[in-house]
Amino acid sequence: MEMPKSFLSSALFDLVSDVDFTEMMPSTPVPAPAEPQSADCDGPYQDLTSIRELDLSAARASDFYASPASASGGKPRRKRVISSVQRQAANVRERKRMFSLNEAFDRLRRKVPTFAYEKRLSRIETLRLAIVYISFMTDILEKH
DNA sequence: TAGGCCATCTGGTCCT
DNA sequence: AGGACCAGATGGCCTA
Repeated sequence: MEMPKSFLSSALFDLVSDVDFTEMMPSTPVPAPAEPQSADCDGPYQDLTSIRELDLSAARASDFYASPASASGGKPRRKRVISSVQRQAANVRERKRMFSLNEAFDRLRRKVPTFAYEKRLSRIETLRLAIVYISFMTDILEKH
């Protein structure tokens, strides 16, 4: 996405005046986003394909049982107890979900204006800057 | 070393 | 029943 040069002039500074850039602009150049470190398992995202290999057939209905009652209401509520295989599968799904969430954050990062030397925006910074950016663009559209 | 950020795991709840 | 979503906990890495 190409940003109009004029936008990158003073208007940008007006735009983000309520954004604390002192937080967002370190004095040093930024290394590439750090590779996720290996966790005690297989490491981030590394295992996303392995969900296919998970032997989900090992999970059976007998892995579940009914709990006596829920804490609220007294109405008996099923407590789901899952097998380790199902837990593993749920973990993989959660990893995939977070991966797609982060992909969306990356796409959003590329859409909001930043300086080339600027450190990679965190997720919260990305959201806040996107809000400011959208507000700014909306203002422009409404005035013309 | 403290604080921020992030990945991952986990259990609870919602939804199909 | 089971997947999606969510929030809390935990631990590792990085920077000031």
